[in-house]
Amino acid sequence: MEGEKKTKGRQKIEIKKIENDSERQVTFSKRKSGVFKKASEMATLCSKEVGVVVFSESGKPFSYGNPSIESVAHRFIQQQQNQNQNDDAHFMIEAHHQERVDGMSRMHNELESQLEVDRLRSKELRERERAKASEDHGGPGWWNQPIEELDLAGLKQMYASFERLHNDLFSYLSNTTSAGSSSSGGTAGIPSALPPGFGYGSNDGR
Amino acid sequence: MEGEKKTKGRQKIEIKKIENDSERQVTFSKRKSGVFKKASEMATLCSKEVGVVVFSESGKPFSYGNPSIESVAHRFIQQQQNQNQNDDAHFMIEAHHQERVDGMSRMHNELESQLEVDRLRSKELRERERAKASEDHGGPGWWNQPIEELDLAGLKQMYASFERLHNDLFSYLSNTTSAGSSSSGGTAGIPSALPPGFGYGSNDGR
DNA sequence: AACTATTTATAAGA
DNA sequence: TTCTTATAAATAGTT
Repeated sequence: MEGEKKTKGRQKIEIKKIENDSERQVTFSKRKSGVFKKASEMATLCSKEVGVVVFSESGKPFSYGNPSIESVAHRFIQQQQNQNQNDDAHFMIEAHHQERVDGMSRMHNELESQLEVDRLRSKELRERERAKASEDHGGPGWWNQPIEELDLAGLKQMYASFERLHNDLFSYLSNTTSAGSSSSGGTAGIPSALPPGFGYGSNDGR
Repeated sequence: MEGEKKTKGRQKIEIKKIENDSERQVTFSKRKSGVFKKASEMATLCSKEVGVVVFSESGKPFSYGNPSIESVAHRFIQQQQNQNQNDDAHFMIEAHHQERVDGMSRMHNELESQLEVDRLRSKELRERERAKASEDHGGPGWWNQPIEELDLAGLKQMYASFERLHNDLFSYLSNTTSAGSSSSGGTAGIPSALPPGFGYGSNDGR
């Protein structure tokens, strides 16, 4: 008879963990494809960098990335670490928190004479607080490691920060007359799980 | 008449870059939400680690992560690094077209001893190092070089500079900082116009 | 892996 | 940006 329906069709499901192993496995596979496809379409439609990573039950990573998952991941990591780009100088100072005192260097002189040190100084107060937090952290990360113990990962992180700092200082010096607007991307969402003192905004995915 | 339809409803579109700016912006926003939602559902349904990062036109990062974008990103990065630990060591050198190497600064020595530079240095690289050791000294400072051409020598110079900066600023700040104060003013900041030759997009307005 | 019946996402328009 | 609506697309349950 015509009324006979071959299947129940798509059923509404509650969004909660699927307990049945095989069923969950199937759903994971299907939806992984779906997410990757959506990400892919978005990258094409909007020409944006997009990266998706999911870990399977066994811990195997699956990823989609445009232009590549690595590029997106690294860019993101770098941005994370440079979230406080404007305060990078302080960040280095405080976070690294060395006790040595040296003489004035060329860089310093440049900063002092051209960088409106006063403004720098005022921001310092805030930075100092953040830095204090990272003292207690103790986790990995070049910002709270003695130079002697920096590993490769830390070096890379450090490089990223330096690069950013370089950019900022250079442009600042060569453009002292500007209407500061900056304020880097205040990411819509990034729960803070990184080093204390590097708080970011918080999001939820929705 | 009843036949009048209020809208055309969803129309099929070709998956290719949307040229119209505002339209692309709207689609980006809508689809970003869609992808995040899908990712979120998948994480819930399958209890997996999921991370999504997209960069907006302005370079602003948006992310969704379960349990957090950082955990997913770092886990992924770590896997990537473990996957090819050897190449990992070459990061900076490779990334910047290892042209020259030079021996200077304390940092270099530390790098050399701490980072098993020996392993990094291939025979050819070692030769160049000696051949150009002197030349590097008088060459252009790292701050004048395009990032693409920064090599280990440049990195060492850079590190030395930053270390001095670090020390100087720390010293300076130690003498001029008290405590207290706070502020919530916008990140008045260092403008980020890119310095010549430093092709590293960080700015973008918003 | 394929197949539907449905649910869900979303292009257009307001 | 948010809502509405018609339709395209994704997918739960089945084979």
